[in-house]
Amino acid sequence: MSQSVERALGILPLLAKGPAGLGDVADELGVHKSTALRLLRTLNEGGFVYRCPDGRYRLGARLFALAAEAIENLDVREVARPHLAELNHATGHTVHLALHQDDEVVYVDKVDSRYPVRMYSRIGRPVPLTVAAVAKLLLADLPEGERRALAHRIEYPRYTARSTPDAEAFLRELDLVREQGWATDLGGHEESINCLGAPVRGPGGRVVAALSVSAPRVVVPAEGLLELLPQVLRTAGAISQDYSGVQEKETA
Amino acid sequence: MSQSVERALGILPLLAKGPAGLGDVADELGVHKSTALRLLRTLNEGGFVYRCPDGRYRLGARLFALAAEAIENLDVREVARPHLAELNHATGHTVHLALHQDDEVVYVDKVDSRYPVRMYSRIGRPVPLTVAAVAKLLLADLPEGERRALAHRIEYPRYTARSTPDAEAFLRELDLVREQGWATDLGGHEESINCLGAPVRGPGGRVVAALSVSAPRVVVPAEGLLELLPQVLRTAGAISQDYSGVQEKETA
DNA sequence: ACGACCGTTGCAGGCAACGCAACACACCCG
DNA sequence: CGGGTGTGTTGCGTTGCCTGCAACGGTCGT
Repeated sequence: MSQSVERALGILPLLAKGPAGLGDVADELGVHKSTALRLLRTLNEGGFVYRCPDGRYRLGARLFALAAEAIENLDVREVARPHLAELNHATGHTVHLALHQDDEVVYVDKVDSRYPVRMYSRIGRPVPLTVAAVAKLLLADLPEGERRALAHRIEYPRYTARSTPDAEAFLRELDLVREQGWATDLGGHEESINCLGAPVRGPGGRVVAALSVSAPRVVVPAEGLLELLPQVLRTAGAISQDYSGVQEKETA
Repeated sequence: MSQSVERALGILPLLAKGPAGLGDVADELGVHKSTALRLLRTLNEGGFVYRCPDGRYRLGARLFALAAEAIENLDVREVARPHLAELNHATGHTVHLALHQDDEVVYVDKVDSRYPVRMYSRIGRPVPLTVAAVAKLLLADLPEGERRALAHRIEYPRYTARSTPDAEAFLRELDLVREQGWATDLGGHEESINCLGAPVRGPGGRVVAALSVSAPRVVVPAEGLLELLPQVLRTAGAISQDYSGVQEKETA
């Protein structure tokens, strides 16, 4: 829609991969060096990119600040926080909270396991759509048409032998998840890790977020994890109730 | 430098504060609605802005993904990680790692306290420049001219009675910090919280990062925290050594 | 049913952003 | 020591992108 803005935004993913010089950026964008320079300057003035002492460019502090600020303003998160902590306290496992936006599902909060062996994840990181329990929960609640379209649009990487293989299998899985009201990921992303998740519902009954507990097989076998189901469902229900109740925090 | 990009970037901080409608954005930017619409559209196509079902705009998933990716690529962080964890394990307190960019200092990593009362902070969040121990450490190492300029450019909010009051006091404090090789924040940001920090030095001897231990007064009094100084210095030294040694991770 | 409000869509003019080319600078190698 | 190659930077003319306007089509309330 807007050429210069489009180009400027295209620079950011480039720099996210690592620092780059002016020439690299210009080549990658397919524009003249002077153009790239002007774009980088504007980004720099805004604090979105940072100029290394050696002249190369990196992503700037502003980006982190923005992401941090926005994440704090995601209201579900605040409501959920204490419940997640309690679930973590009761089970000892890693607890995640995730939201759905566009074609991505992202973790917006996390309480780490007490056990030494932890799952690798990070707030803000996109979740593997086709296998993660939280992703299934969020996508299962989409209206029929959108769900089908999305299922056929996305890719199905084979992380492990238990990963969801294709769109058909994924849609069947989503139907199951929607019906039973909870979801699992039994070694679908990493062979040795199991997850169990439940949906958080908003005022209209729609799924607005999802939470999950994750544990390595070496700590708890799959059957053991499933025994936590009542507890997980109870937590999700409690958050839903809290969230539906107080609807403050609207922009004035 | 580049008008449209500048305006587009200006939208992001607006949305970070909370969701906003098209009209709000246009007013705030001082442009026509149609202009704002086009900018928002480009941001949306890039995934930086997300359209709520109710038509309002929020920051998008892409931004979080970028921030997460960039933070992981900050090489000091990887080197420091195990040392921070060890320091946390030994002391039980919250440990932070911070970097300096432009006029900001940001936390790039954190290991939470084992105690129930935790300090409020978040990765990516800008640090109060005038009081935080890590900020003093990073700014104290700037070349004389830059340091003076910055000291006079920034503001001096009175968070508490112990906050640094003005540029003169701040510069004196920085001299002291540089000389002694460590820094404190004794209730300068929040009355009840004390911090103790030390610098991480790169190959050239310049300060490239800073770490700190933070504890509420109710858990450990200031004197008790200061007893940890040898341990904190040792940790910072170890990270410096590791970091100076292996200088890999350069972009090919 | 009506009005008020918000988001959206062509259109035409003006200026901002583009590419070009020349410059400044550091570095390497003969 | 000097030419050559690789940076990043600046000034300038032109074009085409972006802008603001005004009119249209929704969706609420009342």
